Order: sequence, then C-alpha cells, then structure tokens
Amino acid sequence: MRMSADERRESVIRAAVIEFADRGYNGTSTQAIAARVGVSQPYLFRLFPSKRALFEAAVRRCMEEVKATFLKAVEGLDDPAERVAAMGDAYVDLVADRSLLLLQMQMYASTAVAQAQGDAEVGEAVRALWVDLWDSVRAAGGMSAQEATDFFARGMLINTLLAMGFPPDHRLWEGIGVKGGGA
Amino acid sequence: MRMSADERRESVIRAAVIEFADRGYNGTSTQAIAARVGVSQPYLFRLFPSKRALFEAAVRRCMEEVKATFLKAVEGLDDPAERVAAMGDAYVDLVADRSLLLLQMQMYASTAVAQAQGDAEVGEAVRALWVDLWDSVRAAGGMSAQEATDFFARGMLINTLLAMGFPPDHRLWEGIGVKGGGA
DNA sequence: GAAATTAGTGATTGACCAATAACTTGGCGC
DNA sequence: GCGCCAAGTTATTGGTCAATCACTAATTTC
Repeated sequence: MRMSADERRESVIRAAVIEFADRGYNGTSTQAIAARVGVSQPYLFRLFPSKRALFEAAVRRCMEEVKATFLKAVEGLDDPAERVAAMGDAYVDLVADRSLLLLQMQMYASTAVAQAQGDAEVGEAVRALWVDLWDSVRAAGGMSAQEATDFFARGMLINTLLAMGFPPDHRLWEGIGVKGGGA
Repeated sequence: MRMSADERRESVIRAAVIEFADRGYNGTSTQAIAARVGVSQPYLFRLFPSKRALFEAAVRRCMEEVKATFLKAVEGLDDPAERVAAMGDAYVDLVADRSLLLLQMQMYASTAVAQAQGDAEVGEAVRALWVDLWDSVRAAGGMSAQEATDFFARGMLINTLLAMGFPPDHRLWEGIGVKGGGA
C-alpha cells in the first residue's frame, strides 16, 4: 500500500487522466481522483500544490502519450508515404483508449475558460504542448505544412465525433478511415 | 424592465450562450447568467426547469446560428464551387463571434461528460443537431461525402486552435485559410 | 376599479468542494 | 529497539451553488 511520493504521484496522474477525461476540470472533484487512487483527498495536496497543477500534469501526460503513440507508429519505416499512413492508422490506438482523446477535448475547453478568465499562463502552456506535438508529427512524417494541417484537421474531427459519441458504424465516420468511434 | 416570459427566455438564452461559451457548463453559475440578464437567479428556474435545460437551449441556439450563417453565405450563388468557397469564407463570421465557436467546444466536452455519467439523452440530442448541420451544409454546398468530411475537419481544427488562443498570425494558421484566431 | 393572472424577488437550504492544519503510522538506519 | 523522516489520515473550514418556497408588484380582464 505504502509507496514513495514519486510512485504515488505517478498513480495519481494516471487516475487524474481518467477522471478529468470523463468529467472535465470543473466536473471532477479531487475526492474522486483520490478515491480512484485509494488515498485520502487531502493527501493529493501534498503531492500537487493545487487542483489546477494536477490537471496540468494530467494534460502534459496525455500529450506525451499521444505524441509517443505517433512516433512509435513510424518506427522502422523508411518510405515517407508509409510513415504518414502509419501515423494515420495510429489513431486507432488512440481511439481505443478513450481517455487520451477525451482529455484533449477537456483541455481545449478548459483552456478557453482559463483565457476568458484572464489566465494567460494556461493558454501558453497548452499551446507550447500543441506546437511540440504538431512539429514532432510533421517531422516524423516528413509532411509539408499543408499535409500537417490536413492530418490534424482530420484528427480534430475524430476527437469531436468521438466526444459526441457517434457509434463506429455511423455514416459520418465514412469519409474518415478509422473505425471505433463508439463506447 | 418587465417583459413577457417568452421575451425574457430569449434574453436569458442569449446571455447563457455567452456565459457558457466563456466558462463551460460546470464553470458557469446560474447567478452569473441571471446577473447578465439583469434578473434574479431564482427566476431562471421559472423560465427553465433546470440548469441543464438552459444549457441545452443555449446549445440549440448556437447550432441554429452556425447553420444560419452557412446557409446565408450561399444565398444567391449558383455555381457549386462558388457556394463551397462561400461557406468556407463564412468561418470568418463565426470566428468573429467567439461565443458560437467556443460554445461548440464546451458542448463537445460536456456531451462527453454526460455520456460518461450514463446520460444518453444529451448525446442523442447533440448528435441530432450535428447531423442536421452536417446534412444542411453538405446539401447547401452540393458536397460529396468526402468534401463534407474535409470541410468539417477543417472547421474542427479552426475551433481547436481558436479555443487554445493561437493568435491570428501564428504559423499554425497558415494552411487553413482563415485569419482571426486571436481574442 | 376589483379580481385574477403573470412577472419577478428575498431568504433559505442542503449538498458539495478545494484547501489547511494538526495528528498518526510505518519503515529504515544504527 | 529506538529515533527519525517520509507517507498518509481525520477533522474542519469558508465558500459556492442549484433549486425551492413564500412572498410582492405589475399588467390584464371584465
């Protein structure tokens, strides 16, 4: 049961990704995260200075995993066209783990909220993560600027349809080329 | 000051669109909406049965306006290619009124939350609105399924970049063809 | 101009929630 | 086997929020 602070922080982040993905920033109580970890609610505040900091850690982790998924997909592939195709296919893995895509949606929404409230720092941090993902994916796929735009545009549509819960066999998925939108 | 319930409901919806767009569902208090309207908080519950119902009304209004913006853009145009281009340009109008695009983001995020909590009704309602928008835009532009997919994919990328607050002159806007991302 | 209807308010409540503070428990070195 | 530090808890607090209830004021109707 008892573990080092670093190990505990790690498991808290994992729980936070799931909870924040499912219920959003304001909809998630620190109590819910603590319960999922199996730890008391106040102890979270020993591991993270605030709820916001915990959310940021979850978001950072999420973006790292998304990036890692794409980079892993191109490993060992040399042909540029093949690499781009492999990254497109990698979306299947992301869709399979709902949390990573849903937490992205919550991140976009929460960032807009933070900025409307005058908090510029959150926006800067999120944009930095996003630009890093963009550039990494673009470089890994040897994409032109236009190709990268199209790639991410498709990704955002997938995110959106998934968030709304369109089932995998719905006709709106047809032009997209990745099945698995449901549940 | 005093007005009919219907007129008041109308002004409440307008206020709700702005507030929910800026602060999200859970981040917006009914007090904040009431204050913007200039009415007492309990009176909102005479006009709408619950906060959720008010949110749904705001979302419905938002989607109607988005749809109307696109349909208005093609008025008087006959050439199919011209109509598609006009709808693409119409995004400039939507970006100009931040609320409509940001409320969409909040809608996606909140729909995901509702579904994670077992509320299937919200998801169904939102999907119906979305399919209606999709079909209307597709019909108005005489688009193929693939063209519609590309059109909406681009739209979702615009939404996302806007939510994150990328300024209009940021390089990520380059491949998109609509300026006006910032504040 | 009185009666009835409709618009709107003030006070309150019970639940929830982030964060703090003060305390306890468990393992490790020696 | 004891002392010490890190892991973890219980209790609490100040604040917020959706929703209800009982009430008042304006408008319409006859």
